[in-house]
Amino acid sequence: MKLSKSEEQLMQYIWENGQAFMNELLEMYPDPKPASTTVATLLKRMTDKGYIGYKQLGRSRRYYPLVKKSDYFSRHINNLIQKYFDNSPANFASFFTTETDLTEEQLKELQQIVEQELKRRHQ
Amino acid sequence: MKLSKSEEQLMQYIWENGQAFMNELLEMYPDPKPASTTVATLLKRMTDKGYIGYKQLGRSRRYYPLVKKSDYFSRHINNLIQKYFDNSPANFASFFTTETDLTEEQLKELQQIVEQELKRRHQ
DNA sequence: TTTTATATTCTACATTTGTAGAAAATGATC
DNA sequence: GATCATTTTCTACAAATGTAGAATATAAAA
Repeated sequence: MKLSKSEEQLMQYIWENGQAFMNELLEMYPDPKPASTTVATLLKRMTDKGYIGYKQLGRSRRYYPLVKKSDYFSRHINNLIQKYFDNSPANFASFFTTETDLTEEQLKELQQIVEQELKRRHQ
Repeated sequence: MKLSKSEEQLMQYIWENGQAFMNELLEMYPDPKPASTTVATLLKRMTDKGYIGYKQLGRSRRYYPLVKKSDYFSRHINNLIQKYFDNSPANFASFFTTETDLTEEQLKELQQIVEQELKRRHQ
């Protein structure tokens, strides 16, 4: 079962930290912060959905991700590519390169990355 | 206001065609097709949200997109980058390059694209 | 050990979404 | 003009979502 929008948002915070207590997570929200029970509800739902686990420590729980961000994202992006680019990563790349606001710096970086990857495959 | 999942799906069909009548859209669904009223509901909601318009022709309407796919997608992808890659397209690119199933062919294509874009910026 | 602070769960409720039947509208056909 | 076919709108409803108060549990502090 998928994470909802706001669960995903919270998940980000957990990924960022690797682990976190509820109150720490609450901290991370920009003002106006949600009610703590709201976060608690989300945490419970996310636990039920199997995206996070926790270790009970004293009176509270330290939550941690059960799903790697890269895995979650990977599913996500492949969906996206499928949906918007007729399942062609190349189409996507093309779009990506021209339509996002990459600086020249970043383009060069990307060039490096591609080269690297090509090299990697040849050894 | 954003399109929901199933509205987005329908939007794809409309983008693909440039324009379409309700019954044509219904056709495009794989079996089991939804009830025609379901599609009709979606079309109405999408119209209300301002994503599509229509031209009345005889007893029915020819719907067409009011939002370009590339624009819609652009917003989408920039969101994604922001959410998952700390607002760094380069991070994203890196991930993209290594984690999607690009063939060597496609990687080279991407290389071309980047090069092209760099060149373009220098003239 | 009583009180307090806070985390967790329960309950609640409005909104959005997916889905579609019932009803209405209206052009097409006989 | 009456009937038919089909589109569109209305109405409906269950499920998911965003949000949070009330109630409960329990560790920490006094």
